[in-house]
Amino acid sequence: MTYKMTPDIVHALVEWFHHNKRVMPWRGETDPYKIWVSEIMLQQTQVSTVIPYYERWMDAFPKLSHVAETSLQDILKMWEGLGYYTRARNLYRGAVYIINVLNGKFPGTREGLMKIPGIGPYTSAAIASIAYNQPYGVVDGNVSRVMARLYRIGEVTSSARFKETVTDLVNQSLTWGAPRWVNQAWMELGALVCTPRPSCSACPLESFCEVRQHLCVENYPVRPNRKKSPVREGAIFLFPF
DNA sequence: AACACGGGGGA
DNA sequence: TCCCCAGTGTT
Repeated sequence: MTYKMTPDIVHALVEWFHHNKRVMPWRGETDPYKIWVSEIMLQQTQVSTVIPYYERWMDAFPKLSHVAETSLQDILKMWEGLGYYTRARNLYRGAVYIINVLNGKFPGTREGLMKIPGIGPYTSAAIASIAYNQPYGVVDGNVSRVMARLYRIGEVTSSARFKETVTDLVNQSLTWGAPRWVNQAWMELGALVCTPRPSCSACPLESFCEVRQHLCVENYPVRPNRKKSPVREGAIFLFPF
């Protein structure tokens, strides 16, 4: 089964985005360093949580070279409370790599970006499209949810087939608008309207949405079975005195 | 394909 | 409690 994106859908999406996009400190930036930092911070982390961390980071390290000149300790201190601390270590390793090995020249291609530790399929597409306006579709949790519903994709979201299908749909959509903005528009729609508990009546794509027509929104996307929390046993001693 | 990795927000 | 969140690296 192959799915087809249409210009009507993209135009409706972009028009909605134009009027509803949120203000973010990195939005509108095209400096790849700033996009990089914002995207790493945003991995598995909500926008509202990231904003204060991003502001502090850019106050301390306005340029890539500042990161490379700092100690890992200071980097980790700046990251304290954000979680997924490997992200901070990789940010540091990547900065040193770009400064020392690439002579300070930020990678300009998706392949080059993928060589930086901590940058995978999502982040490389995000930097290439947002900083350079290159046509690589981003596939994150938001976009996956939107596409699964819009096209009623029955594959479980963790499968390779699902990711390929969604990547293809987003890539198609970039034909009808600026990649940097169309990508962000899909993510914004997922974050504001097509949320886990969606507001379908407020959605600009309602008339195009397969699951909306079939009244089965709650069954999509198809999530993998979540693993149960491990059971731990232990003892606590109280010392009376 | 399945997991570990973290802290926080919303229902 | 449970489900997620602008995912990536390892096994």
